Amino acid sequence: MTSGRRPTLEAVAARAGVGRGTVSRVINGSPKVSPEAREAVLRAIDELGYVPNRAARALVTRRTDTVALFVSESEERVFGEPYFAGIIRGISAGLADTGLQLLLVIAQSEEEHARFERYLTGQHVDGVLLISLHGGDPLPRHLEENGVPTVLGGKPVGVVPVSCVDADNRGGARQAVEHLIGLGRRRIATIGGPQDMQVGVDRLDGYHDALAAVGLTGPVVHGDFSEESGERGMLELLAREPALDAVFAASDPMAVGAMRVLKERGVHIPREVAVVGFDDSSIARHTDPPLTSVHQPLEAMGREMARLLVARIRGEEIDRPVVILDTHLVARASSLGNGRSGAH
Amino acid sequence: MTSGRRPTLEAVAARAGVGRGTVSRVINGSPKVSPEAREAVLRAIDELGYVPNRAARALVTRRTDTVALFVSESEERVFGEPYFAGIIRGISAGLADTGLQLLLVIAQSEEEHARFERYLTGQHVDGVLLISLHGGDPLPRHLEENGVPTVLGGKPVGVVPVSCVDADNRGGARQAVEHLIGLGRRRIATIGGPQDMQVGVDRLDGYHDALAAVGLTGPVVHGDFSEESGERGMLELLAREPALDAVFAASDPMAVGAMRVLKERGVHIPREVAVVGFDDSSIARHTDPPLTSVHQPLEAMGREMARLLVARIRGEEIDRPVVILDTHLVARASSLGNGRSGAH
DNA sequence: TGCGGGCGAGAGAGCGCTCTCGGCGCCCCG
DNA sequence: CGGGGCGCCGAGAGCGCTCTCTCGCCCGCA
Repeated sequence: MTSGRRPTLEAVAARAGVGRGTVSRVINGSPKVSPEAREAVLRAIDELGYVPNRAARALVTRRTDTVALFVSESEERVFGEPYFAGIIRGISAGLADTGLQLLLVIAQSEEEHARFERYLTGQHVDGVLLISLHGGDPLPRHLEENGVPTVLGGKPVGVVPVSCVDADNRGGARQAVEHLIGLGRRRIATIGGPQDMQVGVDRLDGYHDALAAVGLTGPVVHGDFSEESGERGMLELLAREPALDAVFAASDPMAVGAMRVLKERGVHIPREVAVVGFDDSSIARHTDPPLTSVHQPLEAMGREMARLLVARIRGEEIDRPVVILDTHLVARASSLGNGRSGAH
Repeated sequence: MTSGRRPTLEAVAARAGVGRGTVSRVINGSPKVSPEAREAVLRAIDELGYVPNRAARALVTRRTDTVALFVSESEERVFGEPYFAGIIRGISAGLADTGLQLLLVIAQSEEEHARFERYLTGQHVDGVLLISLHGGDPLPRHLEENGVPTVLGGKPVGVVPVSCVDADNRGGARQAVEHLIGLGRRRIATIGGPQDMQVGVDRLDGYHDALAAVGLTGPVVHGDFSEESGERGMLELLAREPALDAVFAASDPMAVGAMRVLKERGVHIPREVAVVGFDDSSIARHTDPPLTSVHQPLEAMGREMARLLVARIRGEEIDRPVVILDTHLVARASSLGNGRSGAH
């Protein structure tokens, strides 16, 4: 099988009885090739099992046909739950017929982060996708300054990004709280996410939006999206406002933590306190009772990120640099009556 | 920032007042460089912010310093749950200081599968990691025949692989069933996985091992690892053997499906029927009751895959081509008494 | 003082591709 | 029948690196 070395463009040219240039044109789909020549070249390629050498091509074109998905992993939560898998799958689908390869870069430490920053700015990839950025990370700015197109997954705090895809966190939170209001709840608390992350801010804003619309307010505590912080938050809320009748948690794990505390206290869910989470992670369907949660279109987000990046790499005009995709509420028994869980 | 073009080796050589060869030697850690020259080169590299061009290097060395993680995605389940994330994270960690980059290849269709096979055999990567292979997929054989080192995650059916990392599925299943036996259960059924996958076969073997050791047998049905198939399997088991007192499901989702059926029938878990799953996925902690399950060391498996592949790429002798990592049971309330859930 | 050995450095070739350019034929129009 | 274009093609250069080979220098030994 491995006949010494792989066939080169030269070998294909020789076999097809044409010059290298012609073979190159055929491969790159140039129209300036006669049908006969094209035919001969294609046959030769097929017979030899020729596959172009990417390195050689990259060397001269200064394009690598590779984009990196950069995940900063100091934050454990990223990898948990469907978030990561869903996004990746969308990205992969969005890249599928573009000829671009996906390089997965996971920076597990601070130095690795720095090392990869160097790597990414050093002509090794045509573009970068960033997810789960820490607040104020200068990486996207550095990349853009070095001419590397970058698309963010999730809005960064403060700065307006060149291009970014996010779920409608604010709208989703609003929906969640409106849902609770619609069920007759009036003392609605929230366990918010970290306020140094835009996603935490947005979900809290949505909560306030919905309450303000009907002239309500409610107690607010903050967690870090983890189950433990949900427990702590719930304890604090119960201490502060024993009469609350609903809790909106800015993440599913926090909602799970909150539910645990409520159950331990003998508080019935949803009769006494309704609970809503955010993310519609796989655990939401399996808690007791099943957790009402806000669903994000992860795969679509990934696909959209890929689409934006490809457009930018190709130098096309970007219509909207920031894309916000709709979220929707999945109502389950943790907020609905004791009965069947509905969906959508 | 982007001053026209990135500095080349030539530029570094000029600035350091040496020849290209010397710079190359410094970069590649050759000992045949005088301290002064090395010093000068390093300073020049630093001042210019030089980053070697991988494509140029790959062209001449015929190594790409890239390995691919190939995931065949016809099988939905791969991406779900922690399996994928855990493995990836281990692989990434195992690759971290090898200088190798990780290319993520997700084949979502049959043609993509074929296309990537061509790509991977075509000198674009130094090695390939394969997870979740379909029974009898010829890909690993083709890769090895083309001189591409390949490491499998999970044993393939039939053939003996060159190198492969797997969890001790058989031992884990045995532990699970022994656990049930130890709790006094005697009519232990199983919902097995698909028998065209080695993992399904192994878990079923482990089940039989444990029962045979105490002279028991039990009813067996088969599912496809999905929740629905777990429901179907449970219904069939109940019809066949109404008096059973324990079920070992070969996957967590199947266990969840089984528990749902039992609850609907008003069967108490674990008093009347104990349930054990496999994978210790995140849902296991959140079901009602929490699910006893067999834990696999996903991150260690990923790291081991990376280690094996790197060794093979470097041409080192492989001690054990097939690595089986231990699993352990995490006992929770679905098998233990009604009380607290233990661990480990 | 002369010479050989060894170590460090530089020049040159070439990896496989793309891209530019000049040329060769052919067609069309004058 | 001749000339100008146009369509297609091949030759050549060169992308940035590694690697080999040769050369020069310094040191030690006779």
